[in-house]
Amino acid sequence: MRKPDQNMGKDRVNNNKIKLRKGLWSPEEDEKLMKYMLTNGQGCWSDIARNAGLQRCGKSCRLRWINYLRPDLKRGAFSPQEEELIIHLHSILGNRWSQIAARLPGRTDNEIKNFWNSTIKKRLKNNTSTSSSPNNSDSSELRDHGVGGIFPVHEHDIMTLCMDSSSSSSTSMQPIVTGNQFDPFPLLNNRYDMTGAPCLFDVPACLTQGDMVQGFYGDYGVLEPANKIGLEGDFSLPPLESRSIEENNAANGSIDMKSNNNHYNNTCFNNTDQSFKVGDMFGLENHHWQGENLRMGEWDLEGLMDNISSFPFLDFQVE
DNA sequence: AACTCAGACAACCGCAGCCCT
DNA sequence: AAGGGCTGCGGTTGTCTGAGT
Repeated sequence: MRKPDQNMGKDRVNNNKIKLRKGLWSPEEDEKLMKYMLTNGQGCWSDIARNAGLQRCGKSCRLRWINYLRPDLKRGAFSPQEEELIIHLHSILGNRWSQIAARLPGRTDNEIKNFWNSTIKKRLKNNTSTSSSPNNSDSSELRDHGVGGIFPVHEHDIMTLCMDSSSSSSTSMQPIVTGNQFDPFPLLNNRYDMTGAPCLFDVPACLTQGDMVQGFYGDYGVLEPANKIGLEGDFSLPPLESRSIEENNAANGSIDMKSNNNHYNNTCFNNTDQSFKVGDMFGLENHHWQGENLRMGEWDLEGLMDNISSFPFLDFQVE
């Protein structure tokens, strides 16, 4: 694990203006942000940075929270199933990492992006260098191969993978609450080994583990204040889009941009002949889905149909 | 043990979109 | 309509780690 910046608290400029810190986050900063988020919930990030006593810009706090501190993050290596799903989603969505991440619970867009650029891209390149024409672009390579090219499609694997927090064999998404100490990363207690600082944060007394796990789920860890976290999980999943929301909106005029952008509505796919709930599809029958129905017309059907032969989620539609 | 280097990952930067005034 | 603030996203860079020599 990296050493955090040792200049913590030392960089204040002469004119009494606090110089915003950059670079790696220290355990102390993490703890401040975590504590603040747990007790106050998500709000204006610049306010959070200020009120939490952090010499960071709001943007940096947001990034840290989303990519590292969110308790619902699934840490550790990507499973083969996750790899398959990423490759497949990328073949449909392209570099829309946030949309891909929205379909891999516990994973962040940054994490997926890094994984793609460092691992999958290379693997695909090696694979295609022996089997395809050299002028294939990344996306065309992927479209050609899809999940079924480099990786065989195992529908069951992908179906069970989606929204299944237990799918990772190496990590657990669930934070551990011991007494009034909260460890968001139960398997990473030693990640501050270099400094010896433990990664345990005080938990507001009103929070139970169940509250936290359910309350933290949602769009990029959108967090309600502790006193607002209810018992119903707020699972969110945006509709698959192979073109922009604006284009979809222009095509049918039926998408609520605000709700789509800020709090992805939970989705029921209502085909004319067949309908199913995402919750059912992903085995989430125990959770409360409260989203609007999404009509098939709101999908980019052309784009989807172009890829549908390799899209296991929608096999039922073409058979 | 020391050095190099590639891989992995965390964080920053710039831009676009939205909202509010 | 214009401008500023904020958020979110994707691309890129910087830094640490571990394997290889």
